Amino acid sequence: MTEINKEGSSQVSLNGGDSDGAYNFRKIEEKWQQKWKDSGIYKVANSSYKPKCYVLDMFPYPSGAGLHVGHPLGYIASDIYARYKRLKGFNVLHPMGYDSFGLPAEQYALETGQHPAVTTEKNIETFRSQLDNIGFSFDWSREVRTSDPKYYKWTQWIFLQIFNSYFCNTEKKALPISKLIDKYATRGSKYFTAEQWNGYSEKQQQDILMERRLAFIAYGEVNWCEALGTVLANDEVINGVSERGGHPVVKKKMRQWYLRITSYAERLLQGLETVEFSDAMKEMQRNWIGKSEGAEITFNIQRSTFSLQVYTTRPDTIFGVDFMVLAPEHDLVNQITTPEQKEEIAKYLEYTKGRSERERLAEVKSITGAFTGAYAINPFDSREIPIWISEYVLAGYGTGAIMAVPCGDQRDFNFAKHFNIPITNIIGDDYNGEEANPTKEAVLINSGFLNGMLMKDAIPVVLLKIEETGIGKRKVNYKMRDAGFSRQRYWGEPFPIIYKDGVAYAVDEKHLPVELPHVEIYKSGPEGKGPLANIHEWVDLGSGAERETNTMPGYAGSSWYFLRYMDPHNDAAFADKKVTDYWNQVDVYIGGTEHAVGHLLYSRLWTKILFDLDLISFDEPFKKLLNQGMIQGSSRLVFRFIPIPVEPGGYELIHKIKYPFPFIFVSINYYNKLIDEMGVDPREVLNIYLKNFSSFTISEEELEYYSFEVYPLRVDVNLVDGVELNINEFRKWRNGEYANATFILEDGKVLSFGEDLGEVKSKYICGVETEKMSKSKYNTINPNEIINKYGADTFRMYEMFLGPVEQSKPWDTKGIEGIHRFLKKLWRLFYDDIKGKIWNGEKASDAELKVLHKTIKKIEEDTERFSYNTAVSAFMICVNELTDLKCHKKEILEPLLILIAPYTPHIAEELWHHLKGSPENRDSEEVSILDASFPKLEPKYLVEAEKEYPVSINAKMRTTIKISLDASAEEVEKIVLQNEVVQKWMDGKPLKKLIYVKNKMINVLV
RNA sequence: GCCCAUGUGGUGAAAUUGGUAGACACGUCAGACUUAGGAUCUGAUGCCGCAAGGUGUGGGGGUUCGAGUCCCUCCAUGGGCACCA
Repeated sequence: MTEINKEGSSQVSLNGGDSDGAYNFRKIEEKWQQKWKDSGIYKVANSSYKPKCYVLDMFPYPSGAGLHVGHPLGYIASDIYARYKRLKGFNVLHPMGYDSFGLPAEQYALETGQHPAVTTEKNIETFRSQLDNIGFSFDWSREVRTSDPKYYKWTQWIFLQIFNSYFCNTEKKALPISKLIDKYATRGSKYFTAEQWNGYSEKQQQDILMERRLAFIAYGEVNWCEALGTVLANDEVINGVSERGGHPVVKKKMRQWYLRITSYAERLLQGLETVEFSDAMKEMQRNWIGKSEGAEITFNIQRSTFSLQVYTTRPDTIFGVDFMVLAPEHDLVNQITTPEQKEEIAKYLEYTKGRSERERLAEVKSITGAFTGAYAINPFDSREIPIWISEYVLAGYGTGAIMAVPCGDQRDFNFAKHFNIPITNIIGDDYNGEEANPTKEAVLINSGFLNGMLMKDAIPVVLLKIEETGIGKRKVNYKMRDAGFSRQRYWGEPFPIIYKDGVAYAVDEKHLPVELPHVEIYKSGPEGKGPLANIHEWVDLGSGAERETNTMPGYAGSSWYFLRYMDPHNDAAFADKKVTDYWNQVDVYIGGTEHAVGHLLYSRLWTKILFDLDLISFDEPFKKLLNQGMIQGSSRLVFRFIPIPVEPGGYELIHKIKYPFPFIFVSINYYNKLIDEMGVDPREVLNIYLKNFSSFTISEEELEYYSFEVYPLRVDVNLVDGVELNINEFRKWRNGEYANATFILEDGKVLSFGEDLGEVKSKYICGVETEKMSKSKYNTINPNEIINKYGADTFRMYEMFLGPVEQSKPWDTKGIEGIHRFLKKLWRLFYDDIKGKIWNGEKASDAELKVLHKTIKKIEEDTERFSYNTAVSAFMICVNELTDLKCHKKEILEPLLILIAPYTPHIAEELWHHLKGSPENRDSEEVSILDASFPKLEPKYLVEAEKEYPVSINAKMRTTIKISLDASAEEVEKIVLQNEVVQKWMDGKPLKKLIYVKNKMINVLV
């Protein structure tokens, strides 16, 4: 690693330390970051004669672990784009903030007693200082924090708009609930007349309205853990027990808030057509919404007035229905079960209840079910169909009942086989009796009026018949459920809701925000309520009025933050409509795929609702979405010999093994070589090395008790150079836990306690594993470390050079030297180590202009399509070529600096001012490079007169020939056929055909 | 099981429209300058081969004058969803 002096410039790159000629990145970066801050150059106005561009990052949750090198990948990408657009003459909004409500802070408070507000503030400070180091162009005057009362006042306000709206099924949009009330009062509804409505009590009316509100109350199941006294998120529950502590978790019904996102299913689906998201992202959202088209069919039940509705996507298989299956929770179960089957059904219900209480033990899924004794009648051929119940049918999807077609559906088939239900074959030879065949291509048999039809052709025929005869109707179904919108937690937005006589009422707008009260204790309230329920004086408002004690979930604040950035200090509205009209949609949104269905769907929903209520003028928030890949950590492993008892079950042998067993680490390749190539027993290997210990010897006899394993141990990546362990640092690690360790090196040499690597040429080589970057895996890299060594510009450019932004990749610092070298090389176009200033005002040659304009073209194209890794390579090519041309001309260098400024703003700004000011006065207040204009491409410099064509003979590349681009096809043919190499490979055979694609290639066929 | 994405040198990768595969870097090797080099510069570097040449983008097949790119099929890796009717 390069030694760096205190000023942060590379020690050797300069002549006499801090002379004029040095690329002193630390000094430059500090200077410009301060100047940019002082001048407020990143402040952006809400109006301009320039076109607008809104470039947004997904704001971070300020975790205690701070920023690691994975975070900035997306931020750098967006920063480059924002700076580029600014140079291109746009008024660019590029804000940043914090998603500062959330579970980890509350968890931390539970453990340490520190208030989330305090730890959050502290974490934000750390994040901010780390972000500042990288030199982003954020307009910090627009910072938002979701946990700030000034912010969540408007989260609550928007919630109330949602609460006070309903989805009009005719207009397919949200309307104020007052319109619905008017309608009920004047015209009534399907279910009641206006007179009836007006006669209802307040509570009756409110209950009816709750059925239509877009934010509504219902009773939903949560994961309740009695031992922890709290509600757990799904991912905190593993195999029916809590992740922490392993306590049992049961389902518990609780009053919950929901957002009626299902009403928007179709619009959320349609909206995907209008935005630029990746196909993968759109597909994920489509899967989540889960639209399917089919039919809802009514089956009458024999000897009963009840009927059964099923939903199917395959009405063509109606003649193959051999049984029906209801979800155990289905309403009809009790009503249709025959007396003889009552006991069996009751037993099965008992069983499923027990199952649902424990989070189902997923993997082994046995076939279970019970017969109700009742029969349904097939509406087409009047066959009697037994009705079963089984847990594989879910109450929440479709109608909670299915028609089972065993020859076409594997689950139905398994069920039929298991319970010996006869199977009807409706697809002839396409069914083999061994397994179901879900084809749509088979010809139907045993299917009444559908006989002889191809299944896929039969679908519209049977649908028509179903509708004609009134036994059912076409139906579009969505998998998506309404979104749970309340949490039994403390660190979130309180609901602006007050209950009177059990009816939920909105808090008056003028009392917003409902501030989160301070608490000292973060434990859950009684009966699984949130911690807020403990604060009686806050909850109880007297005369039967009580506050809602739930808080909003993490995604509440993040569902609309992009709007607040536009007008962050507005006290009168969440954002002024004139301002949201100006900034409009986010032009580019950059963030990780992990938010594919959560955050992105919810913010799309909120945007659509606000649009419907005429509060904003666009109904999709993000015009273009760019998913950055994950930066994985690269963990380093050392391998420790550990003793294990020789015989299985010989537990007492463990006591005969000497403890503490010394730390012996073996270099991985050497170990593998011993085992693989030489077939050595690891015990023998250890036996050899143990003899080197003076402090720890084992007799031959004792050794009998030992067997050995090599056990991997993660070591802090910062103690490893590439894969070579820094043994001295490692010995100091963790307060010297491994100070006495012995190392068996790559060549088999032993390095014992206290010995220095010194003259020994060998190394200790670590194993490598790529996994998630995480503190507990000792593989996090703090950007500050890289920036201290190489500077922010190098760091920024290196992250972009790693590969395509969208691609996940492991972090690796090898290669960063190349970027640093490049920046020094760029600097040397302006300053020579010995001669000092070498840039000049001479007139540029055509060759130099060609290099410049080639680069302009490439950078412009690549930046527009976010292909930053290739853009970086274009810069390298440009600097290499200018170096070869010995070009130090301002006419070339000045535009080049503008091109590179979005990528490496500090060095660009510094050199820009050198060019602009006189050498004696280089800090003069010239206009910043941030406000320069992007150089204009002059295609005339790129015009080529001739092209070196690749020439193939029989499709095999043999040579290249330079030919003028003006040459006619005949001339080309003549030139090619006269070429010696071509003649050699033609070998006297006659020309069959010559393929000539202008400006591409030539292929000679013989 | 279903859906999506990705497979290219020792490594990160490039090839934007079907047209010279491996740009640009890292690493490695050789050399220059130097008291020194972990600075800088020059050259080499897919694989096999002394060379001529052959071969090569996960495997197999196809379309085409021409395939990393298009089609079929199989395999591997990563991600998402999962008794979804």
